[in-house]
Amino acid sequence: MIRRHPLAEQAAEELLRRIGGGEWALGQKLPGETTLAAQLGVGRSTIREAVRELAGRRVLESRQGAGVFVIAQQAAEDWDQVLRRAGITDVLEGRLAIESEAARLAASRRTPADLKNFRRTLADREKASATAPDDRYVEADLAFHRSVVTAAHNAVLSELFDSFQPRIRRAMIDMLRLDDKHRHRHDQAAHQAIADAIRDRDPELAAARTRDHLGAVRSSVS
Amino acid sequence: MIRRHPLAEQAAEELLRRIGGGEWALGQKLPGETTLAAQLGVGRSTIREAVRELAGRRVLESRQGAGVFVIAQQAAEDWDQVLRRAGITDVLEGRLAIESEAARLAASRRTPADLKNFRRTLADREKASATAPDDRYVEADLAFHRSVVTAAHNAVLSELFDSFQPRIRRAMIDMLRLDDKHRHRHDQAAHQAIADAIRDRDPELAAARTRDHLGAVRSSVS
DNA sequence: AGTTATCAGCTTGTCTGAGGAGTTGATGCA
DNA sequence: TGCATCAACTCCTCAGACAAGCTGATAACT
Repeated sequence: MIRRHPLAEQAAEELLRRIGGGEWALGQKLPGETTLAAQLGVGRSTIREAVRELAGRRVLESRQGAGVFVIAQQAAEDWDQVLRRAGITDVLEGRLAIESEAARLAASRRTPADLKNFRRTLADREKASATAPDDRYVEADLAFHRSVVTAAHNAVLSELFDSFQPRIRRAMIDMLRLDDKHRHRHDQAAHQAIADAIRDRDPELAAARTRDHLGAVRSSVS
Repeated sequence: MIRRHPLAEQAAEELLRRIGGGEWALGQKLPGETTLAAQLGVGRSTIREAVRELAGRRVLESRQGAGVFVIAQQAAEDWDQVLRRAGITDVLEGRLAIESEAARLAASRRTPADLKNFRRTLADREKASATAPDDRYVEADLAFHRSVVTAAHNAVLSELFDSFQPRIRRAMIDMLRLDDKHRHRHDQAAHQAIADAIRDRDPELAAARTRDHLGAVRSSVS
């Protein structure tokens, strides 16, 4: 018999299916190890490992002497996984949502240090865009966007942006190689959102950004 | 010897510490099970369960015949956990980011079914706000906001909103009991963001919303 | 020399049997 | 009724045995 996955993992998946199927309700106790082992036709230690895996995924919880209990109907879907599976358009729109609000907040909360950081990452980005766009430009651009989010001084938005970063980075690099037309559209949209958010709200920030904007236009024309 | 946690969990924590401490780099192989068991002074099956738990948390990956490998430097921080820990202001600003963008997109993407759903949840919400605000109002309000996000037809924003829901719900209920002044400010901000986003972009959607807005004002005055 | 086959020795995977430790509910007593 | 006791159940841990899979070195072949 050929198996691509270890028995323990298969058992974990099977348990997950049954839990999702409502065989055992939330908070309810599962049958004992020996019973489950007999039901699934595997050894006790295999069941134990399956349970331990689901415990790691916060679906089950085992209490010595009492039993194994369901603490979540299904595995909390990994947020990173959602991002990986989602279409790039959806992801970019999500990023836009975060950055727009972050830029708005940044305009009213930025400290002098934030402004300095903003200018620095902006200069790096401009330097990187002097040559043909490459991985270095992608990193510089991400760092610039991160500096805006940082200036918002909001932990949730920061975490959120960071969780988007890997996906965005990969997409940008891919688009770079394909010289995709979408890149400009989405990239411009993100930059425009930042510009819109800080215009009138923070002249100094806007002024710093405008210089960059001109630089971006210049490089896109060349 | 008194143990609050099973040995296997303790072993998992210890491994996690060592991984985080850089003892084994990303992608690198851990020592064999027997070696680890000797090092930590536990049985082999205990080590196996610890590894299995970390595999469930996507930190380790074991390949039969090859070894156990590090696939993440640390346990991916649970997104729900970030939200729980974050201040309510940060959370509400995050929600505002999501809903603003969602409303903008909804204005251009909503289907007739979305509009119908929008009107329905709006009516429910108004009905609930007729009396003194209670839990039912909170649910109705959340459902209304969800209908806006749904109409954006963006999986990332939808997932994001859902992940915010429990935290927002709890906060709203708490604020309800305290009759907190913040509630109005943030709530109005969220509703205003929706209004701003759809005004001029979707007259029909805006018209449906305006009726609700008047209702909200009326109830807040009474 | 370069390529392929084989294989020894690691690794993880699974099962079993034996106790240890904790929980729970029934039982019996005051 | 209230409480202590305890038996039966649960998970927890260990040890040993063998299966299954991978890897690198060696041998054989072209």
